Amino acid sequence: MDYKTRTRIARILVDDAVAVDSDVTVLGLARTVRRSKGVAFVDVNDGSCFGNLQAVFAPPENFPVLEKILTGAAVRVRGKLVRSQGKGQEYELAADSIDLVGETDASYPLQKKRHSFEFLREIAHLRPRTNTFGAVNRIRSKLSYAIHKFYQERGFYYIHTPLITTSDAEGAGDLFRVTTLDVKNLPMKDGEIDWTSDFFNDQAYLAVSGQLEGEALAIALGDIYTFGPTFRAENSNTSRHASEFWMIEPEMAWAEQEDNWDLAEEFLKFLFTYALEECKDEMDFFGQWIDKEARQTLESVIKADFERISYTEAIKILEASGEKFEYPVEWGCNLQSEHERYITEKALKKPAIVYDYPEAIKAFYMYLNDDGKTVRAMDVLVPRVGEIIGGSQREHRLDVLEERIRKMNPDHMESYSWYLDLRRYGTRPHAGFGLGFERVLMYITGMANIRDVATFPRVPGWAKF
RNA sequence: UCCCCUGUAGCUCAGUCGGUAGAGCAGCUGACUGUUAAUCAGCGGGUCGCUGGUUCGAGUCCAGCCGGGGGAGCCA
Repeated sequence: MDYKTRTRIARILVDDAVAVDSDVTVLGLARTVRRSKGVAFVDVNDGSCFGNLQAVFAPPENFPVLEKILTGAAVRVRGKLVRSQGKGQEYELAADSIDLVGETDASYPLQKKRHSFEFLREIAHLRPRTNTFGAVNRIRSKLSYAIHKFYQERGFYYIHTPLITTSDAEGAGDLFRVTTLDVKNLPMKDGEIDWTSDFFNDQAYLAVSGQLEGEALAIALGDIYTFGPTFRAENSNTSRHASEFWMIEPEMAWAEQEDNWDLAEEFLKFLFTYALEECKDEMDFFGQWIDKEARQTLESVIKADFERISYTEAIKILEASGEKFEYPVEWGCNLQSEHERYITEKALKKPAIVYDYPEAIKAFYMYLNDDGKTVRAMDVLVPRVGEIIGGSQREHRLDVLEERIRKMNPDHMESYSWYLDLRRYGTRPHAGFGLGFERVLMYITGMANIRDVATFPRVPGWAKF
């Protein structure tokens, strides 16, 4: 059968690039089939866009295969593109022929009605065929492109950092172990597991961040970014956490924390603008079915100047708020979700960049301020999702960094020797941050659960498909 | 990991006071000249998450376990 002769439905419905009366062939899945005595309709979706193309069959008895076409069947339809005689669509296909390429049966789980997201998660291999998950996956693709576009246009290099690491103390959560040892028969030495006989002659893990390696490349290439998968073995059971997710980590050599703030703000605004302008159909869909305020939320962020406040100022706002928080507020404490939400949703009513956190609650690699009490960390908070970006200006002074490691991770001095080399040879101020891709997608689409913006989500207790 | 909610047909759900299982959709059969979650008539479809307990009798009450969801912590 010839599959090369084909018109993507997006060419017809989105680009409006196919002339009426053209002969077209579409390949796709039958979404619904409606038959009556004189006329039958098959809505075909080929995944190229949100919309279905309605194929019209008259009279149906000339197309006996229609009786075998159920929702979900793969079909090829050939016919003439015409203006629709019915209401509800501009074009339709006056069909000359239809081939049933891949049949389906009554057990096909997807029906012509709304399914719960919980049910669809159990059939993650079929859910991309639905309107919602088709839109999610298309917007995921388009925003991936937008990320590259943003950085490439600004002279950042896309670099790849390792997914396997032997460094277990990057300070960003629990790690998945990578091993080829027989777990039922572990090699022992002096009563301990002998890791030197493992594949890498050492204990190995899946990386929780590419930041440290990213710094090495930034110092060589100037400005870089990573965009790839990352892994956290935290037992986090929330709608915002996944065990495997994609992260964007830009790193700028020759940069201090103000540059970091500017980049973060510009980056988010670029992505939101891109979604609104380049993903119109998907955004209309999300606005109608998922989150009525999706578009408005993005527009307000694009227009807002992000409020830049120090941690100390944030604490003052919280203390003066009169709110009763479950976790009491005092200088030195971690900002809890409820605190972050109050700041961005109630006090400021716009995105906030909070910086200069107490050194005791942040990672060792962050630049120590002259006050000796705070580091140049930054969290970007947005209404509804909370923390969407975390980053910092890095500590580039060798002696200060050594002291910080000695104080916070004394057992790992040895494994950071290469990282200290970056300060030993040609050091300079540099800064960067991490943005969780799925969290951006949640924010843009209004989808409430990270399991529904990841294509095949991995969370504690679930790694199917 | 902690707190709360929840589990009934393929899907979405109802099931009152403890009295022996229901609807819509999907599927099948038929009707219908333009439908669009098509409509109309009919038919088939159940280990009520699992195990145990209370009771003459449990979908319903109790306990434990398992699954799912929401929130918290950790974070992106």
